[in-house]
Amino acid sequence: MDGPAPESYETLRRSIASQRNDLSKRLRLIADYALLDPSAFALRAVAGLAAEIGVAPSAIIRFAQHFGYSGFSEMQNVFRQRLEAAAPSYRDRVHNLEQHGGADATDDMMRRFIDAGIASLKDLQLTISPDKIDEAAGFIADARTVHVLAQKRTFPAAAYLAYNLARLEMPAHLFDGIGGMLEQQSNLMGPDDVVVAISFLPGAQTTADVFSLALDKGARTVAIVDVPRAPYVHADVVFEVVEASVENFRSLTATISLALVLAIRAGTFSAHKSNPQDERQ
Amino acid sequence: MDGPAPESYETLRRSIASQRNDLSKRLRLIADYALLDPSAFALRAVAGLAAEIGVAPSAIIRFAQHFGYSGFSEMQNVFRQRLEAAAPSYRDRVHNLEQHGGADATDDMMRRFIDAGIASLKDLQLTISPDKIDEAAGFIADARTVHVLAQKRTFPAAAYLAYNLARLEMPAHLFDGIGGMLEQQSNLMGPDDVVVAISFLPGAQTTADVFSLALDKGARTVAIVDVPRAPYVHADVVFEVVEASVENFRSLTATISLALVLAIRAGTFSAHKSNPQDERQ
DNA sequence: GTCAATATGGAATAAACATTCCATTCAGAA
DNA sequence: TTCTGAATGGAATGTTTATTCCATATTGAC
Repeated sequence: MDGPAPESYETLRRSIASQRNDLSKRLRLIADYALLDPSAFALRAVAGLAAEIGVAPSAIIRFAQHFGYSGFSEMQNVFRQRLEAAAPSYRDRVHNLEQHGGADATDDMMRRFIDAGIASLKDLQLTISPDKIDEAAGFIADARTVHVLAQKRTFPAAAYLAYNLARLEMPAHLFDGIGGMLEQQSNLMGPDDVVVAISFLPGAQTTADVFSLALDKGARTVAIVDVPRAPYVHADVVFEVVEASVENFRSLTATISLALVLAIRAGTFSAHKSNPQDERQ
Repeated sequence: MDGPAPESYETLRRSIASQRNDLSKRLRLIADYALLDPSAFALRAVAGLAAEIGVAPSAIIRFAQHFGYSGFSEMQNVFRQRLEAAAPSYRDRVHNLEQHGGADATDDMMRRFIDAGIASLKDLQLTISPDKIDEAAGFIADARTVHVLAQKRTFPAAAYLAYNLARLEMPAHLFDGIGGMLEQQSNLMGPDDVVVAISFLPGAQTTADVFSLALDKGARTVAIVDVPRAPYVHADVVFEVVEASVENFRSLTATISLALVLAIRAGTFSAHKSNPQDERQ
């Protein structure tokens, strides 16, 4: 029973289920197993599956061909789709935006950047845990001073965080390193302070140096990174943010939004602290 | 740096993250990709991964061996574990997300900011005309110097624009007004320059003052505002951007995205100008 | 029970793939 | 600069894995 081979997992699954009763004995064994444990079909090899199910390897190829595929490998790709969907891969979520890179009309580019920004925001919602935000916001609310630390492409996000903290009357200090004052500025950090660092690859060395210093001095530390790496992995709270990129320009929307939420949550906690009779609403 | 090879995905990930900085150049490329897109490591073959990352196939084997595995295949099994673990719960996870919407305060707030950001981006796409972007980008590409001007809440967007212009090798100058140097900085503006101002209500007076000066000096002017008003309405190009706000905190996502598109378009025009025989690809 | 059509297992083959090895390049020390 | 050891790319090799093919077994019709 041929016809075009199903291209999506759901279609394939329906097809297997509906034909099951018409299959030969061996093929039916295989069908049942495919419905029962699709992950095995996605990840294991023909020989292994055959042994598990108790059929000959060739039976598995016949099974795939029965549903219109050229062989097992082709069918396996459909099973793998399902796994990729379950653990969404960066390539799927974000990289695709870079695919048709040739078009360079302005409106097309704008559309792609906007899509990239939206993808980043949605990903932020899926991957960032509110508990972590609360933890970091708690540190910030209790801090004597909040030092915000970033260079180059992430600097705008740091400026935004510092601005909003200041607006909420929290003692924020933006490390700008202007005039080679970085070392003096570093000396301001103490154990009652919180240091928030934002660093995306390829990170600036000075950001890493100052952050390491903060760790040594026993300050509370919060890191926002794209890829976890030393010294940021040693922070008290580490946020991993995936920003979509188009033609090697990375968006900042997710990072900016995270900074804003952090500031506001910290502001809330801080207000509760100074007015203890306030209740959460 | 050997030792026993990690047997769980989480252990492996931590191990890669912490050793990342000590790896050689190629191995570090691979490490970043593994952290960014673990699904690819679970499903793809050595040759395909190598091509994607831009390294030799043997480098991937070396990467696996560096972390204590006998070869790539053994490491790949660890990445596959993660997919198997993620697959069954996928349906539940999506369901849960849709179910208890207003779970706790932080979660709810994050959702609202993300929705606000997405709304701003969609609005940007609807309201900003590509022709205006091209016009502004043309000015920027032709300028001797680009002065970027903003204060307070819009300053991060200005920093972002200046950073990206500089990255594209365009002469960008960020007005920071540090040390009361604003007046001296203002004198840098001339008729061959472009001034880009970003101002949202309630605008800073200094931004308006410097912008007026730019108009007087005959510089090309570009304004990004939320509400059109003097002196910005007299700019050569005026963009009106609507940022959604939540509880009086305005998002910056649309402005940031607009800044990025402006920079890249200007970069494109500038590149075409300096290499006239270049064709668009 | 015999025959024909179909299903099946397993060996043989082909393809894809991982791994090793070595010549060359690169980066750092003297 | 020259030297030395590490890093790298790419071709050669070996292994795993998919697929084909055919001899044999099974099923169902008569």
